[in-house]
Amino acid sequence: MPKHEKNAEQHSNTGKPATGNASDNTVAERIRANFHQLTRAERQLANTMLENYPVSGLGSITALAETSDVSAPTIVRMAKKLGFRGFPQLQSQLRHEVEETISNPITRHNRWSEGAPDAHLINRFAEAVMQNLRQTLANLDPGEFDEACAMMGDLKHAVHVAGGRITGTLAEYLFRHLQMIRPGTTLVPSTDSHWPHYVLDMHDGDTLVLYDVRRYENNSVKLAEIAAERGVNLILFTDQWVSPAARYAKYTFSCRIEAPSAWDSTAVMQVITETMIARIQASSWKKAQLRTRELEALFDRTGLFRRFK
Amino acid sequence: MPKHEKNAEQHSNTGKPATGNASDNTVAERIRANFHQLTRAERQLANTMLENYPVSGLGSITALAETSDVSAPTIVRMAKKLGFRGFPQLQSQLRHEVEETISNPITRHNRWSEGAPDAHLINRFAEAVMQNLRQTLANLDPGEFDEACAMMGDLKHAVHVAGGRITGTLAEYLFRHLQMIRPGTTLVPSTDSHWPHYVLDMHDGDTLVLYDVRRYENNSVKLAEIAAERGVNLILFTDQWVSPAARYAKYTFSCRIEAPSAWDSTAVMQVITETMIARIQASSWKKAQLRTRELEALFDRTGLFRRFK
DNA sequence: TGCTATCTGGAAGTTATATTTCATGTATGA
DNA sequence: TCATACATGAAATATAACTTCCAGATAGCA
Repeated sequence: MPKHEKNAEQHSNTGKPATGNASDNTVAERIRANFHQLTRAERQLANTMLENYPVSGLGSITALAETSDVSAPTIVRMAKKLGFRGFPQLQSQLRHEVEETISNPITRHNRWSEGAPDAHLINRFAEAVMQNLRQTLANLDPGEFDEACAMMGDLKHAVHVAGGRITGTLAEYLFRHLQMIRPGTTLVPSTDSHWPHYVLDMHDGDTLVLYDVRRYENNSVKLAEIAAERGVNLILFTDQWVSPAARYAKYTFSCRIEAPSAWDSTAVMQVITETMIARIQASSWKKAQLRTRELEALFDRTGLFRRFK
Repeated sequence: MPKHEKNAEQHSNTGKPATGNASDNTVAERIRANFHQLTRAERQLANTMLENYPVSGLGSITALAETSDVSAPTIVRMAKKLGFRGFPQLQSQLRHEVEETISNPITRHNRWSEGAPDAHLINRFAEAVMQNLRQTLANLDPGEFDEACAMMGDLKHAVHVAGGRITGTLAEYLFRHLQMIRPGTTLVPSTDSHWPHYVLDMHDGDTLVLYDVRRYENNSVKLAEIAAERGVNLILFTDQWVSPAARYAKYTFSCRIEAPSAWDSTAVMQVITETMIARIQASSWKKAQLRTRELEALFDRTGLFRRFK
């Protein structure tokens, strides 16, 4: 959370902070409103600041003095005339404006569920998840994403999927979908101690997709290490603090998992996983489609599903 | 670009900036590119900087140190790792970026993943999930939500969790958490044909949480029907087209699942599930905490986890 | 378990920034 | 022309920023 800097509100003792220049006005507005009361050097400064607004004011007072060809004291005086306590406070206002201008629309407040107050857990949780998603994607390298997808879609090598105690369900989620898209997919069980047996079937060039979030599990890190030794390419899904398994990973995707809860939220991890599934399916379309058809035929014959409507 | 020599990672604090001539890269890009080589405190700092980028980096090094909860020296060290001469130079780069961004309206366009074009699947998928979440929450009755949570948290009755072929992983996700919060929780397996056996242990007043999305599974609907006959209260998670099992449900939560994919996205369903977990945990705090403690003690004794950090 | 290499923040040291002071400069009107 | 009032920047000062150094903490390893 960005610390909230106090708005420049105080009566400067220069006597006359111009009329009604409310403290929440932008610097530019304040300059324009008070322009006629500025002196020659101050106007020169004002013009420079407005010319390359607001960046010119974000540097040091010295730098601004040089570019606008006035002295530093002039800058301080003008800042005070505009109602700020000093130059740093003016700068802080400028930064605030930059934030307003650039800030991602997703960070803006949203009321998700109309029926519930903002403070209701539903809305707070949704807010957190969206924040997580935004931050995760801001960190994600699309190139690595594409490459990892290609690796998972490569039919020449097997894909192994593994997770931990909680993330095991995510691993299974990926596995179930991959299984529908391509052959040569295995799920390494997380709950029992048989996983070393699965390592026997991991070969040079294979891919291991591993999910590991805090508290990072010893099993998972070991698995990553052993797999790496066997020449297996590791794709790691972890949290923002990054599992130690990352040192063995070819691609690491760190997802935000914080939520207003005693437990972490792996929702974002699931979104990324789903996106990958979509990508892999799309790029291996023909083969995948055939496989899906076959699969559905099998389902129909086993009577596992009944079609409704 | 991917790091290929991850296995050879070590003594990273050689003075050399990791990437060759990074001088024209944005700070965010440099952070992302070097993230793997950053230490714990540096990653914490990096996360803060990306969180409110670029404004958080425009203030003083002291302010940044405070908001990111690391020391000023750490900031200097990271700046150097990223290839800058010091913090002021990094800042100057940030200001330059602000100038570029603000003066060039095209870059102001809202993007999720900066590096990827809007049309990239990552961004389209994220957009869809957000849309799904919005619509789902707009239709969700907070009252029903609260009541359903209360039912799941009621220790006087057992809770059974079941899902289908794909949603089975979600069911397991809920189950694993519930299990940590309260006793009397069972997972009805979806993959085999033993589920009728589990019905034997469902009693009047119990709760059944069922996940069922299209194509609605025969098994699931049958399970709902039989459970209802035995006086079990059904909480149903389904999609916007609503599973036929809804006719037996006390509470139905329909979640949007559409995505730019050949497969559906159950991400929103997971978010709702996680929110419920948070709610239940919070309202049965004392007992849950005790249980969690006990559980962790057990984990420690089995040596399943090693603590990192 | 202890050993080693690395990480980290406190505190001192160094440099830059922001502000105040004050002498000089400039405009205006008598 | 002078007197006055304000404007301005050089220099001094105060303040804060930035960097370096170092000892304790920590993680990984044998």
